[in-house]
Parts: sequence; C-alpha cells; structure tokens
Amino acid sequence: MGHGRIDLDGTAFDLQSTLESGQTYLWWRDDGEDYDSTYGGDDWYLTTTRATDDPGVIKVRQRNGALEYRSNVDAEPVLRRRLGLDDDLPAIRASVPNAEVIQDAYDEYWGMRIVREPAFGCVISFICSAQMRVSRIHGMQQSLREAFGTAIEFEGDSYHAYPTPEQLAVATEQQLRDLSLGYRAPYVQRTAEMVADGDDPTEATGLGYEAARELLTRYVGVGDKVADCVLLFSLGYLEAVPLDTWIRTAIEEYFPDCEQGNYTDTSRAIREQLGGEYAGYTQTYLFHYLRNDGPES
DNA sequence: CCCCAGGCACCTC
DNA sequence: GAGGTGCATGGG
Repeated sequence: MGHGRIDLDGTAFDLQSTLESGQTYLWWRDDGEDYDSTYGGDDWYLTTTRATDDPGVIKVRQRNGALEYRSNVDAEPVLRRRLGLDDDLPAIRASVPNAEVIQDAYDEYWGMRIVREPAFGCVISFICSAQMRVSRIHGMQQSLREAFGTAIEFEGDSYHAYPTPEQLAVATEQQLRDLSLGYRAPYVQRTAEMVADGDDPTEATGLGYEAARELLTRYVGVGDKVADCVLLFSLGYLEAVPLDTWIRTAIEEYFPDCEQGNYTDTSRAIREQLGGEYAGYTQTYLFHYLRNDGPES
C-alpha cells in the first residue's frame, strides 16, 4: 500500500520501452505527452486495477536503478507480474538466434519486458487495434475510460478506471462509434457482453498454445493475430508470435522460408525460427525496433 | 487525391 | 480451407 520502491538490483529493465512499445494500451503518462516523446524519469506512468471491488490506481516511474511506485492497493506483486520483472532476460536472450537484425533489436531496447496485462482490457484494446496506429489505439482506451469507467480519486487527482465488462456491455454501438471506434464498435460491445455473461478469457490459461489461441477466437473481433496478442501480453504464453503487418514484412525480408501461405503454418515456422519457447519476446523486440529504427524512420 | 495502420467478419467456391 | 471484399477513422 502507499508508496514503495522495487530495487532492480542491476537487472536490465526499461520502463519506457516496456510500456510504449505497443504491447499495452492500458497505461498513460502523467505529463500529458504523447507516447514516443522523451521520457526523463521524473514523469509517472499510471494504470488502474480491479484487484478488489474498488478500482485502484498505480503510479510508477524508473529512477536511480529502482522502480518507485505510489498506490492505494498492494502494488508490488501487481507490478512484478504486469511488467515481467521476474523474467530472466539473459536466459531468454541466450535462446534467440544469432541473426543480426534480432541482436540489433535486443541491443537497442535491452531491458524491455513482456507485459502480463489484465485479460479483459487486453482483449478489448487489441480488438481496437485492427488496422489502427499505436497512438490511436491508446487514445481509444483513454476515451473508453473517460466515457464508461468508474471515477477514482487518488492523492488529490481524479482518474477513471478501465471499464469493467459489465460497464462496456451496456454501451450502445452508437456510443462506441461516437468515440471513433469505427467498425470495431460492435465487436467491442458484443465481446464485452460475452465476458460479462461469464465467458472469461483467462479460461484459455493452461491449455496448449494453439488450443488456447483457438479458444480466444470465439470472441467477436478476435482472430488469430489478436488472440496471439492476448496470449503473449496477458496470459503469459511467451512463445506466441502475433503475425502483424510489421512481422510479416520482416518475414518477407529476413525469413522468407517461414512464409507458408496460412496463419497456423507460418506461425509454427517463425516461432521455431525465433527460438521456440520465448519466440514472442523476440517478436516484440523486432516489432519495436523495426517500427522505430527501421528504414522508414 | 492517394495509401496505410499491431485485422476481422462474412461471403463465395 | 483458401481466396476475395467491405469496413471507419485519421495521419502522412
């Protein structure tokens, strides 16, 4: 409770890369700046939690080799899980292939972790991600908070929790379209309704990887790619490799033999190519590196 | 004006 | 199962 400090003990950790690399849209920066602008270490990242009946607020920043946090809930275990603090990054890197582009990506953003975000918010935000830029996906989640989330006061400031399944299930398609969700509006509404009616996305946990992915695609607006994002960024399936436009371009350019003409077989091939067990880690380093440092930028 | 963005549902065959 | 099409919105 209250405020605290997690000593990183010299282990590699990069809060900005972890939270601004398009893995999660459930945090924001209290300087009001758009993501991708410089992070000096003085600004807090914020998120909300529903670990109890009342929503909580967590503020965290990285300074002087530690994570400082302030919260009205028991934040440390939540941060450890959500920020992947217990992942053995050197062991993970030891499992990846020696391709130059991969090593460059790890060098450039060393310390970035894979997040494990709350499943409902992860599902909804990646439904919103279809054919959409990172900054707008993030903006949509902020709009959903303000329109439908429970207001919270913390340390004299007012915030909105991410909406619950019940709160989004009663939204109308038109209300969601008015928030610029476009054709994703009915997907969000119908999936929220499914979850509110008891269809819990965390039920996939424990299944084999491909069975878990298949199970998640029962939600409206969730295909193979979004399901992989939920497995990787919420449910802890570090082998999941979401095949998005960026990674498909990378497959063409660097691993053309992995293109198999359909999602399942291409997924198996690239997963093997990227080291198997932790392939999703490498995918996320590649995604972040190519998007920020690729030939286009 | 164009093209594109962390795709998906739905329709054919 | 594979292949094509429509879909909202905003930024370059």
